[in-house]
Amino acid sequence: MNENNIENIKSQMRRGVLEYCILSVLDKNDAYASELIDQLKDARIIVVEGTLYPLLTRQKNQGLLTYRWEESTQGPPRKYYSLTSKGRDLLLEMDKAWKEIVETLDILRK
Amino acid sequence: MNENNIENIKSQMRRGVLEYCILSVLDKNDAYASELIDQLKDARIIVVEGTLYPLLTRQKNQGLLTYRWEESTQGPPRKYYSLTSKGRDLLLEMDKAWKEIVETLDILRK
DNA sequence: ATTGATACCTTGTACCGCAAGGTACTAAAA
DNA sequence: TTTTAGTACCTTGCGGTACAAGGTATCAAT
Repeated sequence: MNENNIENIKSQMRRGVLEYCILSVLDKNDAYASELIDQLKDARIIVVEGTLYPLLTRQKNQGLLTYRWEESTQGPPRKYYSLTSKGRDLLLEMDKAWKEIVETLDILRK
Repeated sequence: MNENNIENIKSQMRRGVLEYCILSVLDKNDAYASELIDQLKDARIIVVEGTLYPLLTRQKNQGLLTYRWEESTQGPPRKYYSLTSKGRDLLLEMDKAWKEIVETLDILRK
């Protein structure tokens, strides 16, 4: 129960930075959805498909991302997402916003 | 529009740590709702009444907070909230969770 | 032809933040 | 003594979003 509570807290915190995380990963390398999920999981950010797909679509519609189809040797084709310049710009803004929040919490918890 | 976008991002990030912020402020001093809003605003965390009241009630129902009524010389009585020991315990857990996320983003953005 | 693996996507539910509106108490002005 | 202003409490309705669950499609191997 307390365990559950803290898990809730964690996922709520993660939620707030999910978009930031996705753009960050894509800034390093283009990726398709399942790959993104794996890379985020490695970074201890849990995302499921039902969350990610609509989110990627939203970001694409905002002009932050584009995608291209690529054949795969082992299964259906993959939709590789990559950052647009608008996406890169927003990522820089996010860096600032994030820095500000980290500072704020440093002060609040001092 | 881009402005709007970054404001959205910021508030989404803040949202993820709202409960953490509230417990942090109450850890320093008991406070009533309007006072909490002011203190958070000073820390650049914007919260409105319609957000805060239900949130405080939720946290109280989870046993993280208690409150007491206190008369005021200039208006209606005030509901002062304070942390319970359960709330203090959770706050320590939140510290860990927060630290973890900050580290994660350091790595992701490196 | 069927199974398993991989990859895409949608639907329904539940939660939560926020704008807006509402109630109640106190003190001071009209 | 009614009204106004200030303070503080709380609720309602809307919209957005994460997530569980379920669905479709492709390829390779049995």
